[in-house]
Amino acid sequence: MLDIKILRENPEAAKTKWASRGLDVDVDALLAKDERRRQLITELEELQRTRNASSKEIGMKKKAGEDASEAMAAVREIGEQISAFEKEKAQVIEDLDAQLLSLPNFPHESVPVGHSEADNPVIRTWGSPVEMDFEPKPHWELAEALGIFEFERAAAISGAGFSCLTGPAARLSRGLISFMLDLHTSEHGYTEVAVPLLVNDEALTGTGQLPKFAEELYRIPEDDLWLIPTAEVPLTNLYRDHIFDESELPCNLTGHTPCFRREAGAAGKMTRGMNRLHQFDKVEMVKFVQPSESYAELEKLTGHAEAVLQKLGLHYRVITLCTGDIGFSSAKTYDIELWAPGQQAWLEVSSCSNFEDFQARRAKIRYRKDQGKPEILHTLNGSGVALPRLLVAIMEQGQQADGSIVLPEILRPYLGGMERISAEG
RNA sequence: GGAGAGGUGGCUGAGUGGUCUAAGGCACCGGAUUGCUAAUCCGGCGUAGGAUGAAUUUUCUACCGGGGGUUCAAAUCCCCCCCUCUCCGCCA
Repeated sequence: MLDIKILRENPEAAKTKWASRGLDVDVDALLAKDERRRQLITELEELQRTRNASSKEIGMKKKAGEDASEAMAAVREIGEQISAFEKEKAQVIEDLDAQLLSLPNFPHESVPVGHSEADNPVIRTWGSPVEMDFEPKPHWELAEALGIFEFERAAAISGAGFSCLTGPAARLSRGLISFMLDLHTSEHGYTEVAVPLLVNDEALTGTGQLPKFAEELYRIPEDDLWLIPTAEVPLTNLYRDHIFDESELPCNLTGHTPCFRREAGAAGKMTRGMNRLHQFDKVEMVKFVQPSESYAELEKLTGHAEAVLQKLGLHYRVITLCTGDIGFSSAKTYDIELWAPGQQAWLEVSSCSNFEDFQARRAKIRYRKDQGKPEILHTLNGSGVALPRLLVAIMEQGQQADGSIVLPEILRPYLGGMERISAEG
């Protein structure tokens, strides 16, 4: 949510920033509504002040045994006016909030202007494609030959878009989760947290998934709960309504959860294999930081996600999302993409974003400097990283001519010494 | 799921319709004092919003788990919901 004061001070700048995201916002209508809101507050408070004073007088008169029926009638009338004003005020605030909650964040000035993902610049590439003297296969062909995926069985119990890993693939997935969490906690300064997977409306509103993206979420109507689409939601909302002391920042959290996404708008993009699933595992990193530090922290956060891939020896690249492609809540986002040689495609495995105060204002996450007033802080998060596509890249980049897969050396302690996945077992 | 108890400021805790303008204590901040590592005294000390202003100004309003209601007036009375604790039931 944007601060209405910013709109008030510089409506033209706001229009320009939203326009860079391809959005035409009627800022003047918002400001008119805000003007009405403040007018109502002023009038309402004046009435309340009068009522408070009169009621106090009635109390004193009654105590003194005097007749107060005239004053009581007068105050009753004020009370009716107050009710009317309160009704209108509630309506205006509801309208205004609904509109403000549906408006995306402003892109940071360093974000390149563009219309679509085609305009996202690559800012660096790490490693190089593995030399192969054979035609690399996509992971689903490798998996079939190795007998380590059971997609048909997953479909039978849950439908399309669900995966089932068996034997070495399941072990590899579990080992990767442990490896990533260990790396973030022991070398990058994060605290591991195990969080709920079902959350309420308020949590999803805080991080920006609601009210706009309800159709992307799985919902449990009986209990008014939703399955989380990412650990960002519970991790960030852990500190909803919290005021940090300056000395507690930056606060870095990491956690592994399954993520549940309906992928409602992506029907045509449901490709084979594990590129896109309704349920997948992910290790997430979340940061609460002072506003002055948030862009430096974004670079660190991105580095922490990259460290995972570097230690695994995987070829990847980092791109900056342009103004037309950046997410709703984000002010700046780097995507990290792994090379999948069997598909000749780059697969997004991490999205690292600085939300500035957008989420923190919604979720009322603040910090206190010295003895001063609480101020809204900045939140960031990034995948560190998503499991299925990581698995895909390990398989496709590690594949051998005989169809076996050589696993990254650093994972071996997590895999009971397993060095490769082969048909012989 | 059933029965009972409870939810008040950073913490503790009083308050059962009208100076509640939420007591007291702890913690914290500022000052004073005593030379002894701490005590004493004085003052300050919540959040959000509106108006005002040169201002770290002045002032008003709201907030006692959340939402509704009764009343001239609600922390206080009534209704619904949420959460915590104890016991019972069920259960990995």
